[in-house]
Amino acid sequence: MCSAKPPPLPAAAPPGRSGGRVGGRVTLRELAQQLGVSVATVSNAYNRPDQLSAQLRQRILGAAQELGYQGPDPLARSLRRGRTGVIGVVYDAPLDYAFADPAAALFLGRVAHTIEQAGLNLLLLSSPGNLHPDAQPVRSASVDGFIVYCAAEASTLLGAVLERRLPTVLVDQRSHPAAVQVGIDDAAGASAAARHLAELGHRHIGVVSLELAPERRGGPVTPEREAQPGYQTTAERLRGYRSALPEARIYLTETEQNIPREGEQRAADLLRQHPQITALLCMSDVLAQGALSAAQQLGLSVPHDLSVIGYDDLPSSAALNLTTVWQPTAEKGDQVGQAMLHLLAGEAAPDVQLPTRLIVRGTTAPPPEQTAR
Amino acid sequence: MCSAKPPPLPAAAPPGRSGGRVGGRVTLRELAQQLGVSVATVSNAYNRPDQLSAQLRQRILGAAQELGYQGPDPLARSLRRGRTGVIGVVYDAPLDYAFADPAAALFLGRVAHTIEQAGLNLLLLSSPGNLHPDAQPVRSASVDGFIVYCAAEASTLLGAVLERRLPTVLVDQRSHPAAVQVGIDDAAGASAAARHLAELGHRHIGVVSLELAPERRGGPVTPEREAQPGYQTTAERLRGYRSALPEARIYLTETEQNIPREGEQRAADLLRQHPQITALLCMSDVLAQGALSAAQQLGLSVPHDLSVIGYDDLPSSAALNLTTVWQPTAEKGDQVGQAMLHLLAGEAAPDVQLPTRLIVRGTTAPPPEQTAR
DNA sequence: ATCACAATCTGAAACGTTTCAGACGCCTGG
DNA sequence: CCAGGCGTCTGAAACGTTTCAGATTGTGAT
Repeated sequence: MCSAKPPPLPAAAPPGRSGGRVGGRVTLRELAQQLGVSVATVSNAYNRPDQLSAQLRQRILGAAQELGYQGPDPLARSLRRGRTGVIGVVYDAPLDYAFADPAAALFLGRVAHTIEQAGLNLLLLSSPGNLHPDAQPVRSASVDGFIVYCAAEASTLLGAVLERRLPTVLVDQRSHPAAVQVGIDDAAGASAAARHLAELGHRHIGVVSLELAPERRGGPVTPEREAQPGYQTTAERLRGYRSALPEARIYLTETEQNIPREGEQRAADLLRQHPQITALLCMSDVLAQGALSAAQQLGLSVPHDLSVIGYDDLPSSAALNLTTVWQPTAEKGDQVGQAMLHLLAGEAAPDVQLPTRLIVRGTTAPPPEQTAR
Repeated sequence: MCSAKPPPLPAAAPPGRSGGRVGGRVTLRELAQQLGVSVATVSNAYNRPDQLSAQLRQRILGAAQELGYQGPDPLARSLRRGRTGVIGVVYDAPLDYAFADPAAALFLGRVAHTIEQAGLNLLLLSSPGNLHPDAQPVRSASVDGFIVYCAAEASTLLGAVLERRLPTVLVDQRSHPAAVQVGIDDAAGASAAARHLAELGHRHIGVVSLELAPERRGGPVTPEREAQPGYQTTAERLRGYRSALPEARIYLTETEQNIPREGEQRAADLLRQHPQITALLCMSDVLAQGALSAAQQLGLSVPHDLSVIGYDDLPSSAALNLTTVWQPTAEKGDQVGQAMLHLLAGEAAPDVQLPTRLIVRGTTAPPPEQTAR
């Protein structure tokens, strides 16, 4: 079934079956003993080459090679030094979801890229709440700091993170005295989008919302649910929409996941139930993409019969000619990384609020007639 | 610029400014001393509740709360216990690239999901080779095992990983005696795709390849480059293509990154330079997507003037009606996770080779005329 | 009353480093 | 000839746990 085993790679130093013990790891102390030098000196050979003669250093490194010593144990080193070189990224949803969202992927990629420069790495701490209701992973993670990407306000996760009292950066969240906040002007972007529709003459507007609160519930939204504190991003965008549409009638539906299929389904339901809707405000481009499918499926031509606006301005949205709200996703990642580096250096870092901008493309137009259809 | 700071969240236990020292962390030993019990007992209160009376345990936990003791330090615990609960994922390219590839994202999401069940987390160890030529991150990562996702055969990274002698799973790579290999039948899938084209009557076929080797180089491929060992996946797919097309003329071009824009550009170049080409074999759906754009841009109708086949069968490809080679990306992630769990449990895990399957959709058809156009 | 046994708690040895405060020679400048 | 300084190297104290092998009780069975 498998391809035959090829000859071993040029690979890694020979299995050191010469001197080294079979199973046990060689320790720094043993190496020192073998050589008849102090452990401090061996440690210095690795960490402070200027503290010993080049000659002795070579001898030590040589013997290490010989005995199969891999270099100082990272864990022990971290314990002693008091830092791990790892930043925890906490994410509220299952990781497969995180990776599936292009905006999240882009953002995380940039964060990783930034902190990588400083020799740090990212530890993914997703916590599908049901699996670890006590936020165990957050409590027991060996990290130097946390980046909280997408946790609801009341989340156990958020509480557990703050309890650790480590350098913490909150992304797209309410700002908090014990952490740095980096976000975008969600409400302003949403307002701009909604205003654009209002100016075009739309009066019956559907809103395809992201999750309002952690308990999954799709479909029409009750006022109680809208009022309850949940995801900051969703709440702000919704606020932005509403504030710019004092005159319009708003039809609000909630999706359970930020994926095209959800957007399609919810948008279709909404449009079927309220045929008077002439425009859709979607809280993400991913949802908007689904909404476009829904329109097609219902035989509505965009933008003639139906206007659609997204949020995020994903790279792929330009090709779709989607009118949307741009946000500096990549820069947000950079800023988060920078903020973390500052915190780790002991410096203060200010909260950051990045701008958003409406990008008008081809999916918006005046409603079909002056009166609702 | 920022929204005003809202009142603090319901949040985390009060800053414990009562008893606890200001800056310093409270240690287990201190807590024990305060209570007049031994450190062993405090440790047991956290790790083995059955080893002490419920009453004393409550007293300890209460005092911990009081003094602001966060629970056993994860680092010290890991050192003592000999395991960290972290699996390193090593990726050959910058992370923003990793996240940007939908197939990679899906795969990683599933890996994460699987190992999460066992209380493990993923540490992202991307290593743009130029930044850490010595694979420092791999050498100094505190992990219990490695998953190598996308490293070239001769990669320093791969060598460094194997040197650590930790449980290791190689993905889409040549199998190696010191590690478990999980992959797909790349060549078979590629053959099937190529055979499909041959049977349709295509004789001049363009191949839009993924990277052949780590040194980025786009465009036409020299035989030397094709011969040099590089990425297993690319090599296998290419082998599959060639083996099924003994009669056809193959025009090979290489992309520098697995993104649509690259696919578009390279495909357009190829088609302009060799107008006799009637079909394109793309090594990923992402590239195929770009190729479709290129065709449109050149005024070629698909599949009438040009056939296009992808690889991966991304979720989005069905909507594009793209003929492609399906691979069990999600299952691959599961298998990798499982293999790792087995290795960590001390059990052996066999190499795994998953099947691929050609999915014929609407982007393939016979070439325009019997003779090349 | 005695013995074995469970329940509860403790002392001390790891785990594998880093780093601080010297110690020891040797050289240089005065 | 001495003070001071530099270049090398070392001893020992952390770092904050877990865990093994008991010690000390109380309890029920014999």
